[in-house]
Amino acid sequence: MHGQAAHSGERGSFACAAGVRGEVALEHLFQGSALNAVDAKGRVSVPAFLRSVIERRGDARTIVLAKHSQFACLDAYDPAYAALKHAKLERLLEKGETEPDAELAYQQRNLMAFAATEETPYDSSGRIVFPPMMRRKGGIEDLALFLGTGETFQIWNPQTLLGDKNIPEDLKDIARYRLEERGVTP
Amino acid sequence: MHGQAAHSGERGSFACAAGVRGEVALEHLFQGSALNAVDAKGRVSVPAFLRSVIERRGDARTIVLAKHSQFACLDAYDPAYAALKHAKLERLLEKGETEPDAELAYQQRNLMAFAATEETPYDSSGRIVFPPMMRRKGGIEDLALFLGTGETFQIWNPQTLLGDKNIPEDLKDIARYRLEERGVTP
DNA sequence: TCGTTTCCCACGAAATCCCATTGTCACCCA
DNA sequence: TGGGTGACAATGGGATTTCGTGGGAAACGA
Repeated sequence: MHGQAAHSGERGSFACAAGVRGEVALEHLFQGSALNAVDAKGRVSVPAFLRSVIERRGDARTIVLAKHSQFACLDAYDPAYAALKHAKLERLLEKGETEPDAELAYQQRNLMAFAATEETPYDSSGRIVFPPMMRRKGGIEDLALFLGTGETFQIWNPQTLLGDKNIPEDLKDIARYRLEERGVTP
Repeated sequence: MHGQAAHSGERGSFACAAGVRGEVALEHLFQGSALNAVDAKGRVSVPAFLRSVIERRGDARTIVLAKHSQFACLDAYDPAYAALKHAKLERLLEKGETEPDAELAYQQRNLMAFAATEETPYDSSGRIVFPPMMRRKGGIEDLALFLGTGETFQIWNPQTLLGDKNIPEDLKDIARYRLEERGVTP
């Protein structure tokens, strides 16, 4: 258990390669993987190394959950990132404005980005209670696989990930390792 | 013993071949080699001459580990370099977004760059504890061979390197020298 | 009152910190 | 020139804290 929570450490404040055309830069990125249990009450520990990033980005002890736009998993991030995401959408709109469906696409994305999300706080021990709707959308059962992806992190049902054709084999190896580490081989 | 901490020295601060079209440049490069022991707890000293590069690139005392894409070894770098990598991906996405598979390719790369890596801090004496997953992926046992490769550095099981057909003989000589230096000849 | 949800405490394993030791090298000063 | 000596790198072992997790008590809404 405990994945590799430890390695996260508390420091790691590194300068970010920023300055991409006025974009807000993220100084701290989500990285690493862990497999945690979902208990009978629907509680899960958010891995400590992810929490440390959240708390460095802002002072919230909260995560935002959304269905991932492409994968059968959940996308998660901190509240501060939500604002950033909004700015990104704006920029996308400006870029593709010439295209006919641009406005519609923008509205749709905006809905997805904000209406279709749930914000959940984690307690002093770092656990959230999984909102039932999100839990279902992510197909999460009794194990939650956390994957850092830089700006955000993903939460998977490990079995779903293993069955996804679009996931690189090297990444599946990691999922298998985490399962094995926990004694779930079948 | 203590390898050759010395040869590496503390210098090596040279200007980097920078200025690749607005890209963030790395001012300090990893170079040199060392062979260190992995103890029973899985701890290894990161050679001081590599740490000094890490700390000049940013203020982190942390290394990022990943499986090397081609060799049977680990690839390692500092968090600042990871951020740089991320910025590159972002830029690629915005540029080639018109293509249909661009988004998927982006997601896959991001997963590999962040989920398939582990960040581990080194303590005041310069040691990391090898994350078990990475240790296995790199086939690292009780000796770790560090090789600087400029932007990043590699960590090998010396025996694996000696058995790799794609490694130049001159480099194997270095590995042999480090082993001999340490009294491991068989 | 009953069923949830939220909070709090407890435990075991594992990771992190701290101190101690030793060999090398660099430097200094006779 | 050469021996001493101080600093630093690499390594070993023990002590302490943190993390993930389970269970129960208290608060809340219906």
